[in-house]
Amino acid sequence: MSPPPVLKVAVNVPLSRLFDYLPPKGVDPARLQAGVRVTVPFGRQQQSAVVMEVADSSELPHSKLKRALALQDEETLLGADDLWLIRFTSEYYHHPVGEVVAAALPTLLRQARPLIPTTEQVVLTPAGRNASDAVLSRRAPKQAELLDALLRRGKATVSELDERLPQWRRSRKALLDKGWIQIDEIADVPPPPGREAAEPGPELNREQRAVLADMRSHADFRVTVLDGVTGSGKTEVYLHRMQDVLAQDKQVLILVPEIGLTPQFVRRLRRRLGIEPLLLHSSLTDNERLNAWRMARDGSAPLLLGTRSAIFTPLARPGLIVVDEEHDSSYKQQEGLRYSARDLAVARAKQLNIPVILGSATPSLETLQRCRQAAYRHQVLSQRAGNAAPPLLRLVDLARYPSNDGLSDPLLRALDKHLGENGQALIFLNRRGFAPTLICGGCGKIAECNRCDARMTVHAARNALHCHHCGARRALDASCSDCGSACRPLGQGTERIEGVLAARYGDESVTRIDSDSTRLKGTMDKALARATSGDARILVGTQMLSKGHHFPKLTLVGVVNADQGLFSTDFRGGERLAQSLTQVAGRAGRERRQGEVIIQTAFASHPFWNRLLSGGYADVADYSLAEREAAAWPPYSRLALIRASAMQRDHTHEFLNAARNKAEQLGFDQVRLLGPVSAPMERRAGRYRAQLLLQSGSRQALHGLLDALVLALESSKSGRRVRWSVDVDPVELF
DNA sequence: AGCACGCCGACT
DNA sequence: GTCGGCGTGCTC
Repeated sequence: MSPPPVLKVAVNVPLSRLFDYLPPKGVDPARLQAGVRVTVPFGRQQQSAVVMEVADSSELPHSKLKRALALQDEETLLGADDLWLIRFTSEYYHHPVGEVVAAALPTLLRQARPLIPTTEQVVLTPAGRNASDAVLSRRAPKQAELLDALLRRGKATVSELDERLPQWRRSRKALLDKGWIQIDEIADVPPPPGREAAEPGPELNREQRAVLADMRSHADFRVTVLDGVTGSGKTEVYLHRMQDVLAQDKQVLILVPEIGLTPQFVRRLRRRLGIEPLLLHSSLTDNERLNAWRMARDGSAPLLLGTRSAIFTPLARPGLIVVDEEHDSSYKQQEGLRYSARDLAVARAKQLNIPVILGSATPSLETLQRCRQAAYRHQVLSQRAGNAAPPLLRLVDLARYPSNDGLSDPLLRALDKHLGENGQALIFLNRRGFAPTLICGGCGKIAECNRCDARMTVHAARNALHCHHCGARRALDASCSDCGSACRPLGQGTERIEGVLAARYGDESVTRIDSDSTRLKGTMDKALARATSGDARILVGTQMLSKGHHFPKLTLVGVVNADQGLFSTDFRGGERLAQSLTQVAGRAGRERRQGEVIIQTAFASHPFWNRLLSGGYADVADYSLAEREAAAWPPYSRLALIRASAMQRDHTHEFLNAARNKAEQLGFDQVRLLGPVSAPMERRAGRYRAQLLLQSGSRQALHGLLDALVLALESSKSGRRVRWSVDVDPVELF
């Protein structure tokens, strides 16, 4: 007899290795496959775990192996390609495989629940059907009511009853005891999305047709970068490509930065493809999420639209992956498993041998560099639909035109003009709140957060100070706690700008859209409706406004202060600033009228402006790439960051120094070690933060070092006192 | 992570 | 006396 197989299992613990188990008792070995879930004894507890591999033998002595307790699934939850993606993610990001599995599964599947959600159904028995409710109606009217409710269809689910007869549970036991009803477990599964007639779209222009033809010529893996200015019709090209793939009965997975911001896109997909896109995002309920995941996995949903985490969704018949706004930083998860959904999309498409489209008006430098290396196919869409003219960009030098309450005369004059001509304006400012600083008029003391190395932001409507880094709040004090003089807000936030504009143009004209003003459910939709219809003549908002929306009447964009990004310590500062300005500028003038963009800056002679104004994003990107190459920053080198935080400052440095020593011992001389250094904002939410940067021209060397280093750190003593994590390809350097 | 074990300080 | 603080070890 052959020895029993060994199950190599991923458990949801922060340990990078797999654990070996013997098969559960009495289970047919044919049912033991990679991708099923098992319940295993783990330490003193029980855990639900996923079988990653079924092996002939273990490296551990047989006596050390425990037996799995139960097999949870009849069929594999995760196929070979899904397991490949999990393994790849775990290895590339040096993150415990069990935690990657957890990220890839919906909560309910993580909790050992069945793949098909069930609900209870109350069914009338033959005895119940014949029961005379004349007797009941006098003695037990509530029971009679329930019987009546059931009589029509003979059955009802608990949620239906909850809705119709909220008190029905009180009569449940009595009727069960009489044998008049019974309770069945039934599958609780919504119908898969149906198909309806698709509406035709506008005719493609020559440029779009050429790009589409090129994509169609290549059905296998290829990365196409759709680099097109706002309004150039990128989406139309996606839609045609999606139609092709759907017509071949394959599935399309679309990733977007934030789903809340894309109702227009969802409607367009539905209309143009004739299929309801299945949404995958964080605000679904557990059951909704499980159902969406299941329908993707079994192929009953052809069209999936999701945020970052949707990249892990299994697909029965994958045909195409689209990453919209690929430059957007929300594709990078910023805690825990710090993966980039865009990069994983490319890896997954390669593994599946299907095409992937990366779309953006402002592609990331990483992506542009891959185009230069001819690893990605670069397709530029340069014409705006209907030959609309690109917006006119203009700088206002704040050294020449001082601003009053944040708005310079030239910007105010432009506002007067555009509003006078019945246009709509967007005032963009990446700062929530009333003012970023509260300063004492006497001694100059600035209100700071107690738990962070940061200033508190003034929120006038709440008469409070907020810390935007840890969420701390306290009452706004009118006078200084040190000297008793009056305090005053310094600088501008969206709330203050809104007030200034309302005073000048009337309350009715101004609508603010930022995460404060749209916190309540439904307020965002309302504000967007006012913005889209043009009822809101002036929009004031943050980054939130620059993503994905189309405001047909918008003719003027004013950027209140663009200077924060100009002298950023982060090497990505310039790229980010150019992206966010180009994106917000793209909102202006998409129909017949030419848009105007006014950017206020105190550093008008900074060379960045000349590049952006004369050459646009492409020129800034070229220049930035040359800079990166000279400095050997990404994409011309690879980075990884070891971050640590602790309640005591010394602990982080001790840990990172130990990590550095260990790394030096390992002797990878192609990897540079920088630090440890304290994070730019060292204290945040009461914790001290520091980091060690690893840089290398060689991916192999960097990953070789990380493999060994992470293994050593997992069992190091100093690692117990700190929270630490590895960030491969970090986008935020602090 | 989550749990147990073990060794020292301030309490009913 | 013992309750509980967290340092350490371990999970197939």
